[in-house]
Amino acid sequence: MPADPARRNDRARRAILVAALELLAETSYPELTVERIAARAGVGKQTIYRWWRGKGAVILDALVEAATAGDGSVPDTGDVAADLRALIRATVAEFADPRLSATTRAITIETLADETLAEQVRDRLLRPQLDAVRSRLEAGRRVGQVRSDVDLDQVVELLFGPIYHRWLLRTGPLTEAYADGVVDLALAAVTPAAPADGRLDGGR
Amino acid sequence: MPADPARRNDRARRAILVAALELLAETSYPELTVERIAARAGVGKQTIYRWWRGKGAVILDALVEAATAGDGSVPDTGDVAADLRALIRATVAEFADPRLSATTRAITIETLADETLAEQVRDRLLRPQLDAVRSRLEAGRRVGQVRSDVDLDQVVELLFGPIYHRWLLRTGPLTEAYADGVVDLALAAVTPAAPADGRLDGGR
DNA sequence: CTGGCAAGACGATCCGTCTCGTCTCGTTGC
DNA sequence: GCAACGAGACGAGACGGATCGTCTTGCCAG
Repeated sequence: MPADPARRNDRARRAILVAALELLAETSYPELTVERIAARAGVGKQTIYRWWRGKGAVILDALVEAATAGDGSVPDTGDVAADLRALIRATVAEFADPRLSATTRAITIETLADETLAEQVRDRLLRPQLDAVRSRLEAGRRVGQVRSDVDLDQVVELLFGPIYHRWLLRTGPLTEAYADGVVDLALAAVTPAAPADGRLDGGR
Repeated sequence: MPADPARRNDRARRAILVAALELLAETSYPELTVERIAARAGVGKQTIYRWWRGKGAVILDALVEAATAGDGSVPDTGDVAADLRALIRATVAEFADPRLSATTRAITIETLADETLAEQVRDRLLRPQLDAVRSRLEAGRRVGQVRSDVDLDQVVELLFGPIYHRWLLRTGPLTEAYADGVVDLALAAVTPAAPADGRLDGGR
């Protein structure tokens, strides 16, 4: 007896997603319950459980909906260094913003507790964003601004990893200067050996 | 009326920590409740609440106890590249191990939901480990194996960030080859320019 | 007239506090 | 020395409150 999506009330669906995001911004995460979402949305609890597995799935849908709104691709001015600097600055600013940070924190908690949800977060939310950065790096590689002997997925993680690390573990401030530092280090790792002959390190 | 630590029953304390770690390895995290810990440890719930703020604090203490057992310092063979390779391989192996990964996942969840606990995790669990790596990098800097114009804390994050990122978001496998890739990239970022004459890393 | 809807009752579970009666000790008076 | 005392931690579990996820009811739309 799976519910029939054709008969779904879109009004209720949107009200639920909006209510979830609102409550996420107003209250701490443990206080965000399915019952409160239902009450805020003016909806029966069953309407939530009929279409979602729990609050984690609701939040994921809300975030996906919000993320899909924008373009998603990384600007390309022809200068990888400048583009990455702008991108990472924006990313760090997002993590530093209490509002956005709260939603990220919430979905991360769910991710850690529910493997199935984690896969969906990865595929529907993260992959598109990370792939966009990867694409920008590929373009940079084609014009010789990025070494050709590195795994670009690892470079993407080299950029975002430290930021997640600092955000997650609160080991330091998330400032613009920090963002620039991350980019500088990453660029030092992937910029081709400019002088004379190539051949940097010993490789894998 | 804060409890008197002098009268504390160490037998109960250890039983609680052991029970917490055992349950953590056996069941999913939401199923790890204070009641179950108490039951498993053969202890009253109040004995837990008397000394800890909740299950998160219990897990933290258990992890700190386990971590404090070892030395904690990073070996120094004189070769930064080799030492980091061994260290990061071991770290990746830890994150790849389901048993250890489960405890890390649990404490991370608590960290995200409780700011106070997050600070304690950072100061009591993470800082010592990260500082040990930093110290090793400082030693490497003194012998010219690490650039002198980089923030070593950022270099530490450059090493661990990608690993956390991949573990947290499940974006790829945590293999030995991956560990080596992370080290290679980080080394490329922090190895001195080494102009003209030799002096590179080149592995052991 | 089928099926989603809002509303909310329901049993189960866990929370964190509280209340028992027991036990471990350090203190005290002899 | 050495019992009696008493403060406080202990095991056990009752308790009210909150949330979970399911189930029931009646309404409404297609």
